[in-house]
Amino acid sequence: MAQAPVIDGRLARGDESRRRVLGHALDLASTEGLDGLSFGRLADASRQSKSGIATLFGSKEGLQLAAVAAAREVFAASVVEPVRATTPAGGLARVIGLAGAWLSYSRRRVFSGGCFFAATVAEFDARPGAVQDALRGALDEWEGYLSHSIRRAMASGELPGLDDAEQLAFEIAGILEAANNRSLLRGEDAPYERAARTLRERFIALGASPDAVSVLLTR
Amino acid sequence: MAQAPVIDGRLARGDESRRRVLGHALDLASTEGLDGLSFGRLADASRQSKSGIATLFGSKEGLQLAAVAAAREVFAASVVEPVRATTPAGGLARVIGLAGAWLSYSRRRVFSGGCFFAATVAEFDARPGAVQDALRGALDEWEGYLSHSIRRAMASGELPGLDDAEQLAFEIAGILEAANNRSLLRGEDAPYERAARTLRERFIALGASPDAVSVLLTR
DNA sequence: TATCAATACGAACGATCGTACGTTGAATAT
DNA sequence: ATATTCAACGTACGATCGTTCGTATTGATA
Repeated sequence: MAQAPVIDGRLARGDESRRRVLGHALDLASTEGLDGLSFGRLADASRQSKSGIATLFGSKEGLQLAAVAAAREVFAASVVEPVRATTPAGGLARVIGLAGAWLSYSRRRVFSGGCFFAATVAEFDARPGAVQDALRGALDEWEGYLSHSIRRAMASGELPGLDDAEQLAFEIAGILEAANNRSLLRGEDAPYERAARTLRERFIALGASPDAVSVLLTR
Repeated sequence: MAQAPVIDGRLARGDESRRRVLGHALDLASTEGLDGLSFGRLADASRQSKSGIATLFGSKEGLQLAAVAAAREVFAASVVEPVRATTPAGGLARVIGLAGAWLSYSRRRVFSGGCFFAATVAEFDARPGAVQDALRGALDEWEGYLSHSIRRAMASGELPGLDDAEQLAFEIAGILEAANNRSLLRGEDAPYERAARTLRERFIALGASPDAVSVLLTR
């Protein structure tokens, strides 16, 4: 099962190059969209030849798919994993932690153009294809995990006022994205506090304790 | 004050051409984005020469700004004006009507790529310039009208549980956009019912009567 | 050693892009 | 009647795009 401990030096070099190029690609795509990505611009940004980058990713769609996969990892490392490490499984604290971590992720501009997926999903909303499928997969994973966490919190009796986990997940995701969009468009911080207030009051209405929702304020 | 009744035939012809080209431009932009607009593609779609279209709009940015202005009119005619015509000013019915009309506007695919502004605002979120300014202006107008309607409903005592009109406007707009995005990405109708349920329960929690919110269900 | 595979490059391709120029024809103004 | 204005066109420009090809280089394999 274990891979050979000795790694092919050529593949390792290629992976390193891909990683480096994708670093530029993620910021570029979050501000200009996945269509704004081009081999030429990435070549300028990463001090590598245009054809070298084309070789690494095969095609433009290959580059876009690699960017989506890389963004997925950044998102997981920035939002999901920290919450998994600091909150108990099966509790409401995890749900609230996820919402708070998402706000922080957007607010800190982990991607310079705000949430990578908010930008790119809107771009490929109405364009079927492999890229759309990958984006939908990423969104399904995130909302699925959110729904799952809500369901477990319901099972432990921490959300007595709720009867539909997906419904709450829909509401949370919508409010989070609204904060991201408005903060970007207006260059303000206020939307994050609006979102935090909305979610705080919603959680409290569903039976959460006031101090449990305080984490939504943190940056 | 009145314009001369005799209209310049040349200008009239140009306006007619602009109108016709913009018809194609709006659908194109709602699916492919304002960057996806190009003189060449519009020329193919509208049976007109590329340079003729370039003359009509001056530059690509001019075309994009004209598209935003045209979309604004379509939005006003599809959402705001019908509600103004059928609901009393100053009442909660107008607020609920606006939300319901927005859901219908997105659901009916007045623009083939869903809400024009949801698509293009995400595209120009992180790109300052005249186009972003125009989009922000359109969004300000919509949310301003929504907030204003909420404020008047509050003043008439129909939302006893609410203390901040902008807060509710933020929530409503976020839920509406979430429904639009998810319906487009998944090709489903369900998100609209989720949004309607969310808003219905929210309005009722704020003191609205159950049958006042039933309009959110209509298509 | 020789063979193969993968990265990386330069160069070139056809296509499309945004823009500019000059011209034509029709409508208006003088 | 002449001049002017504007829509509309054909053409051409430089730039950028995605992709392909041939080649050199490096590392793994036989």
